[in-house]
Amino acid sequence: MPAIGDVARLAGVSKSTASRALSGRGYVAEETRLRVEEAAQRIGYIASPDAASLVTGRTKNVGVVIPFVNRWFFGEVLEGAERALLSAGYDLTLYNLAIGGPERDRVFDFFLARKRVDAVIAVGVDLDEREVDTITSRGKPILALGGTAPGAPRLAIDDRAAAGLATQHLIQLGHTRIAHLAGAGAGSAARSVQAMRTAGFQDRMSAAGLVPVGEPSGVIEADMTLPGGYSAGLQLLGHPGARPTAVFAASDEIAFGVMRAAERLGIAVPSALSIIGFDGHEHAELFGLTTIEQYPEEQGRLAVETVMEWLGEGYGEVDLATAGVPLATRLVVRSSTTAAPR
Amino acid sequence: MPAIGDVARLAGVSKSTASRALSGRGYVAEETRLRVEEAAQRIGYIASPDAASLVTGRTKNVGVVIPFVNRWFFGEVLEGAERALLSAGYDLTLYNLAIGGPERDRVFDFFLARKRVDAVIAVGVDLDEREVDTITSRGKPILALGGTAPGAPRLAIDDRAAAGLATQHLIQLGHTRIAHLAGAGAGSAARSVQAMRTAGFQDRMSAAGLVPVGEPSGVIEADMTLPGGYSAGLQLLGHPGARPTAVFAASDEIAFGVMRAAERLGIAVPSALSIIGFDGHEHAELFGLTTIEQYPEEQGRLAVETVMEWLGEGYGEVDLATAGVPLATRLVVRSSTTAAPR
DNA sequence: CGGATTTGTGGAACCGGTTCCCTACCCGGT
DNA sequence: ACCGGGTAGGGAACCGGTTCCACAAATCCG
Repeated sequence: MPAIGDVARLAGVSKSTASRALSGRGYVAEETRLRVEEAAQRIGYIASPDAASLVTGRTKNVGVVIPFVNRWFFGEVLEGAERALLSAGYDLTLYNLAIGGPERDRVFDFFLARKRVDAVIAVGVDLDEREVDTITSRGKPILALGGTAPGAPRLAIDDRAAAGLATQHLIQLGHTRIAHLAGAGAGSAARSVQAMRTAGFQDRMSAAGLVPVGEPSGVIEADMTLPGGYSAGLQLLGHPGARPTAVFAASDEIAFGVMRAAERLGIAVPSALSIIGFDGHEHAELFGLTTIEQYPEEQGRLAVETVMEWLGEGYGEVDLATAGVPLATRLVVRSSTTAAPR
Repeated sequence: MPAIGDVARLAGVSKSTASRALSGRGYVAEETRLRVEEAAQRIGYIASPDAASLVTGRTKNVGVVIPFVNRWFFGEVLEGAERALLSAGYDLTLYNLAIGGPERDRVFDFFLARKRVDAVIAVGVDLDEREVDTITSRGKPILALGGTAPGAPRLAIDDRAAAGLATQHLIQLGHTRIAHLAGAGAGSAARSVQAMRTAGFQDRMSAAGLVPVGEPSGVIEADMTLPGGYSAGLQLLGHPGARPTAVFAASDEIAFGVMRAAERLGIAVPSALSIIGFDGHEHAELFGLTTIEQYPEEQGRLAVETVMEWLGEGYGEVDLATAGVPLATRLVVRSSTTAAPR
């Protein structure tokens, strides 16, 4: 393994000049630079990132904390982030944070606190203050993409407004018997994504003077998956008497499950039941699912871009104001929703 | 940021003793160790992994190269690998390798060649010799999980046999008009997963004296996704005259697409069309899909375990023999396949 | 009881870069 | 002819650990 000293010797310069020539910092004569580069090339020199980050403090590596990789939304975010980091010359270290428990503490205390990342992007996770502090106290900025992180900049869609929009769509179609399938864990963090979507639903319902169909609370929890939506759907639609004419599902995956449940029960969609989802899943078009699109891959890209900006200059001076503008969402109407049956 | 010197001073010992106390290597009196640990605790000391790996050459980090994160199979592998690495105290650096192009070279030459990983796990990718060489020539072992990597140890199911098993299942049910929807790119690498599955299909077909339904070659390519299976399915099933009575799809996602296409065309499954998939997708049960299960999460775990073993002792002495035993698969019969209509 | 281990600790070199500081030259301006 | 600033490049310190070596004290063993 050739080191920079070998390159220097071969090129007939000092280590410092070789370093400057290869990194492009400081004054180096063009001719010298070429000579050094050629020497490096010749002996197959590859700089040790460890040595470099030991002295510079930068690792060219960003940690991404994510609760699932195999939910469509998160997978897209991850792909977007990965692509963006790659082209910025950064590595992406993945921390798959299962819901809670001791594993979670380990990620923060053992992995993230160690210095191998320049910044952390937390996707769809609700962090507590201690967790945020563990990261920031080591001088690493943290960005919350969706989810919440007290005291940290946040990038997110306006879940409450978007959920309101979805609900409004159903109301405008004349539905009055509407149910909401919330993602499980809606109650956990007060300002969590789940809680906000439910709140947006309730906003519009009460504004329209309607009372939700379903469990006492008017909200049914479902696992954020297709099977989760399926079993919640069976339960919701199983009693012919008290059946809603429209459902707002907190995710497209839940919505697909409900569609499947309706099919199983012989309930026609959309004529007997309108369904609207949330996410803009890649299968939504094929299944004709009306949904609120968000653009997770783009969100991942954007998160990286934001972090890169921080890492570029100021550093340490993280601009909390960036958190201002909510990310884009769009209502896309397809064939799973229609006017209420009379 | 306190360094180990600060800990040493506070504990009244030398740097070397502090290092030994904290890492547990070498002789340190129990009483001293406690004193050092307490000092470290008190000032919130966290070791710099950069400094450590600079001297030891180990990074406690494994690179995972994967072509997609948002295909079910790959997502599962990734989750399994991540969990296993986490509990081994290793980081996972993700390289999302889009099919080809300059991006791909960049991953190998720029990212993987640099020393920040102790080993590489390549999932479902076909590497060429140069790529394998870039990694191994730097002393890092590489493991191919599925996919191929000339000269590198490989961990994989027996795709050919498993595809044969799937085909056999259809033949035993009395089907004679059978089509195969292969994953796109089947022709690329001669010994690729796709090619092997197709070969397994053809093995059994010709052994039974049957000729496949479909394009001239008897094999139809589909994108390895639900929409891909859908459009291939529409095409395959669109001509009532030349319709197969059974389909072997190269992945469950394709199979779901075909189911959807059949539904659209009013073809009853399984009475008019039997469908078998491949993977053991988490939705297979809900949709009653007969399939060949493999266990991707387990595969990820296994890959990590193998690599950990290499990293444990010998190092550099990678045992090629490990590659021997194919991973587990299992035929799971559900309601999407039945006896051929007479 | 003396030599051979085993145990415990400190000093210093070292991993491989980056960067600070110092010197030297060249060039333009006065 | 002298001075100042821009350009080039060398020497050495430094980042923060780990490890080799030397040495001392404690322990063992016949």
